[in-house]
Amino acid sequence: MGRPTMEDVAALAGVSRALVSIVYRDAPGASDATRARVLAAGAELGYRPDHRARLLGRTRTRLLGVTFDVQASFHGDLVEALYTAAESAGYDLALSAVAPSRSESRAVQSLLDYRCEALILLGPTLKPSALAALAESQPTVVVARKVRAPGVDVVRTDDTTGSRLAVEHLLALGHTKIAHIDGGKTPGSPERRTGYRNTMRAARLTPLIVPGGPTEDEGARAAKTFLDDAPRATAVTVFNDRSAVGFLDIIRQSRRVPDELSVIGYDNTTVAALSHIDLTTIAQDTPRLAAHATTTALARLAGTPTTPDQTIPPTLIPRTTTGPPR
Amino acid sequence: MGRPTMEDVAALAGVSRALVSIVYRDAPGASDATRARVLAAGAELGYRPDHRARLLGRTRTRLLGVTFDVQASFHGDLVEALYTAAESAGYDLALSAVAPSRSESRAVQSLLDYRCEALILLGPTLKPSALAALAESQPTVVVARKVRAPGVDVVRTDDTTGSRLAVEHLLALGHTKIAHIDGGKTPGSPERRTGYRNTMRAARLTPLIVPGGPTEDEGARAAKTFLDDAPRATAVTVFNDRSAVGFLDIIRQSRRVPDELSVIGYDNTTVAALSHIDLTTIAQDTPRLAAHATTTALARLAGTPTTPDQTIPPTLIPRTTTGPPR
DNA sequence: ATGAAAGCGCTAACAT
DNA sequence: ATGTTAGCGCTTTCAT
Repeated sequence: MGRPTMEDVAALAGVSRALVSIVYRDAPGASDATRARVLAAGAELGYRPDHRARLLGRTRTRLLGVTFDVQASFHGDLVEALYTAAESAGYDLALSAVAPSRSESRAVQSLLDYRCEALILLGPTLKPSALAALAESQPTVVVARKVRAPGVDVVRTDDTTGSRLAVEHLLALGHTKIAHIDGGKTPGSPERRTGYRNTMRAARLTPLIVPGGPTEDEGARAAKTFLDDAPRATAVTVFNDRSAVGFLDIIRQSRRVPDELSVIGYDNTTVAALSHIDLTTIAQDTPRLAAHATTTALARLAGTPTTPDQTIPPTLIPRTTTGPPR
Repeated sequence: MGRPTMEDVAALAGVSRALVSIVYRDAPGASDATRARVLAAGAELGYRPDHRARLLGRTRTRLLGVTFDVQASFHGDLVEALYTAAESAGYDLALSAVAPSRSESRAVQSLLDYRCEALILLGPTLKPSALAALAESQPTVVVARKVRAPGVDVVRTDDTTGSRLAVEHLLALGHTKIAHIDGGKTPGSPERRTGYRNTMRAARLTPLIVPGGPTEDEGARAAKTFLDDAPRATAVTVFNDRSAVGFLDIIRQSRRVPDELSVIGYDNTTVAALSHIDLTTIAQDTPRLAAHATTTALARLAGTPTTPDQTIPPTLIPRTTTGPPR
């Protein structure tokens, strides 16, 4: 009845429970013969250690708590990468979803109840003060959002470099009239705007910034402004993929892409990869973001000093919306 | 040091641990005065019960294990709805993500290690035999996939009805020449095709099925076939939203939507709601799917008989890609 | 290398 | 209504 316990395995293998524990944690202190015998007994019974008991018995839970937005596909990528990063550090992940009907603080609270050793928050919207409060009780690392809060570490993509890569790609193709569709006051927007502007100036070209925003609608609206303000531009860098998709939808009515106009997005979302969109874009390095987040959390736990604001370079994903100017 | 335990709260409130336990589970057996005093003491210390210990102490974990695809936004909706459904039944959720680098069986295994009472698998790809094996040790309910496996309950959307709703919507608008872009051998495709065909026949109209598939590309390709095979059709029901988006991308080059052609998708994905797409579509009822999944799992736990294949009616989401024929 | 025994922080059955 | 006591299934000293 019920699942076999450590006791059952010990009995079958003819050893004490302690030994079974040693074997299953592969800790030192058991002969190879015993190890084999215990494992065989365990396998025969279909034994699997009870994770709850394991957590309770240990001083350290070796659990990393992660909150994520269940709708953001970028968070999906990060979660996947975090599993890998955590595992190689001997940690397990506790997932807690954030959704319209499930607030971030609830999600965090439930992680705390599991006694996670550290918190990794993906794109949190909590106020800096709330984040700082969390950081007082355990290491707290914020991923993909630029915030300054005492004791909180942040790991994010270097958006200034991302914009630079976009512009340099267009320069290399031979473009000189390059406009930027702005992201308004969306997080990341100032950095991306700066990267664009600096790179243009370094190339002794005149920056031209068209107001915009993060949604498809705002991209579509920006397309109309663009046609008025920068009719002679041969290329644009757009704040993000969503906006770029809206922009493309309108712009294609009067321009062939990429023959007459090159367009480059940002984020490398799923929609950018769709074959009928096939948008050149800038990708965030999720494996590195995840690895750094994990490393930072563990460093804090170990009492090692950390870099409170780490920035990871993104990469360019060339697709078919960019090409040489005609 | 460390977080306060039940012992600390008991000491501060001047009662025994058992009373504190009673109060925090709000179980009967404590006077209102005591209850208030304990709660006050707990609040002062910032006490929160240790979830691990709670799990271990209880005979029943009151934990529902959920596997989901971290990339599927539909799964995101379901997870959110499951939180709600589980909570109102006094259960908590344990989430385990499935991703390219994290197999479904791994995800399930980790859930089992937490001693979840039941498993809720979202769109699993495990073989029926594997599912049946799981169902032997605990209630196992499959959501959003039609499978037959002994002991496994499935909860899914009634796709035949979904297609019927789509066709009826078009009939109500006055269309009579309605084609269907097929989904090939994708799960759900036969049901949707049947729903279309039956509804057409019931209206004494001739069904016309154009081969297709679940991706944007296949939708785009189907658009070309459609123009050849059904040039006089005034409306189409497309297998799913992704395919519909590809279809629209091509069809708009020669037809105005909805003036010359009405298009209706299926799934109500995020992309369908995008304002520049604004696709009329069929939505799955995630709250009900979640509620039924939970209810079914709990019924199995209670030993109550269950309906092994439950089907939930979808609803029509009218947007701007459908309108009366000219 | 192996075993005995004391927790981990709760829940739950029982006694008062 | 309140307190006592024995687990839950592990981990972790500490002996042997």
